[in-house]
Amino acid sequence: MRQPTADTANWISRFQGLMQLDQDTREQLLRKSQIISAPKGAVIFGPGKSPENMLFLLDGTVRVQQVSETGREILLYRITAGESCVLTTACLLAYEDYAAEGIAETAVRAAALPRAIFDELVASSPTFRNFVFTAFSKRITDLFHVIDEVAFQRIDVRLAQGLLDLAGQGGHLAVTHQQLAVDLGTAREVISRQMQEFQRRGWVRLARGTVDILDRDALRHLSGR
Amino acid sequence: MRQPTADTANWISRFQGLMQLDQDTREQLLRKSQIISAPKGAVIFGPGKSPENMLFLLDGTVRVQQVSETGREILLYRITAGESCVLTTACLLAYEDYAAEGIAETAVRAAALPRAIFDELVASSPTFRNFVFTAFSKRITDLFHVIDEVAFQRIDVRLAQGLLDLAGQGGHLAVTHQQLAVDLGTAREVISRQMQEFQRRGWVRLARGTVDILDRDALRHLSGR
DNA sequence: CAGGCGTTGGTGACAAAGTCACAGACAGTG
DNA sequence: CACTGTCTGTGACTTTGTCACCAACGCCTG
Repeated sequence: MRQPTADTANWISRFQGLMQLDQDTREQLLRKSQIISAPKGAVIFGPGKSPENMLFLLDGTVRVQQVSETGREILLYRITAGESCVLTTACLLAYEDYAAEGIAETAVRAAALPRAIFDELVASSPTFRNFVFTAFSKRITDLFHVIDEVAFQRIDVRLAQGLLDLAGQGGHLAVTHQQLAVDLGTAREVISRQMQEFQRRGWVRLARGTVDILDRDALRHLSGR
Repeated sequence: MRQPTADTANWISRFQGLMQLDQDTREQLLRKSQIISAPKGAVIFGPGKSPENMLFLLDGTVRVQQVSETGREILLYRITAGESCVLTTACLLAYEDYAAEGIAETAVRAAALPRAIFDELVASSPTFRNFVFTAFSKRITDLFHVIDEVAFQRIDVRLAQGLLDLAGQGGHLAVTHQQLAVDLGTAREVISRQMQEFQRRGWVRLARGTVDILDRDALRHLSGR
């Protein structure tokens, strides 16, 4: 278990790209931002609920997903502790009506920076500017990656990747087939069948609402990385 | 036919978001940028060829597409005259190794602004900053849209949309099935079969390397917009 | 504890889309 | 004309998505 409340007063040090900020900008950032919390499942932003703040995530993860007209969903990317929410912030500068939403996947804490201050800092600090564009960059390459996978990758490969991503170090997952299906933007039945195939091969053990990974190497091999 | 060389000296006026720039910034922009041209088919940027400039497209269109590991391709978005190339510029600030490439779909002319000046203007001009973030915003919502379509939309619907997009005002297209397939990120055979179906219904007339649209309304109806 | 209910997962039949291998048709060129 | 490369058509097959169910499980409540 990690310490969720460690060193809130100096949260900036958790962000790689912000370490080199000059003293002035650091103070601005600390003084003008506010620490907020949200419980698991909270909607951080979504259609009709635009974020008035740029968020720097301190603890937990936020899933950013899209709901299509047909009601189906797909995971666009996750924001994890130590990352920020630039993309969404910038998005909402112009187009209020897009269909993505951010949901707290765990309980989360974040530093919230009002949009006006964000703008000021982008203007005044080259380091902050660089941080922002780098964060953009990462998200956008992530999106490119998603497009590539959805368009061209086989579902078994993507599922193996997804399982490994979610598992992290541990070998036990508490997810339903439906949740996995949304992550990959496919149908629940497809996941169920693939999981059965994985189980048949002895790679995982299935139970209601959980998955145990038995053969990580096999999954990694299939996933191609 | 439009005038490709109209009013180069004051190209800024072609960009909606730049109209409100103050005199100082306009002069910077005009003085520090350079008008460049490229023939049809030229690779504007790509793996191992990062753009050192931000481009403001004056004439022509650039297609930005991704090449997957498996060699298949998909269109991410098009840049048309009056739009800029921010996303790519910013992307390459950080991640040099992404697999997208920009190709001149027609002969193009653009104003090229060195990255350093870009950075200066973002810092000094609120209007320019707004322009940049708005352009980002548009691209990103475009990408969201692509993901949604690839993941959830039927191929016949997407093909109808693609044909209408490409056709613009005219009813005659000079494209091969292969090109259409790349646009949608699918296989050539799939396009061929769908096109035959469209022809069978009397919506299009096919010939080697060309498509004539006969029933725009039918396509629009299928495409759902 | 029994009964009811929502959630989760399993199944079969079928439709849509992608893959593979190959053939024919066309346009340009020597 | 013959040759060549490009473009399109086709059939067989696999993979993925869709639809309509059903069964098992956990939980709540009377």
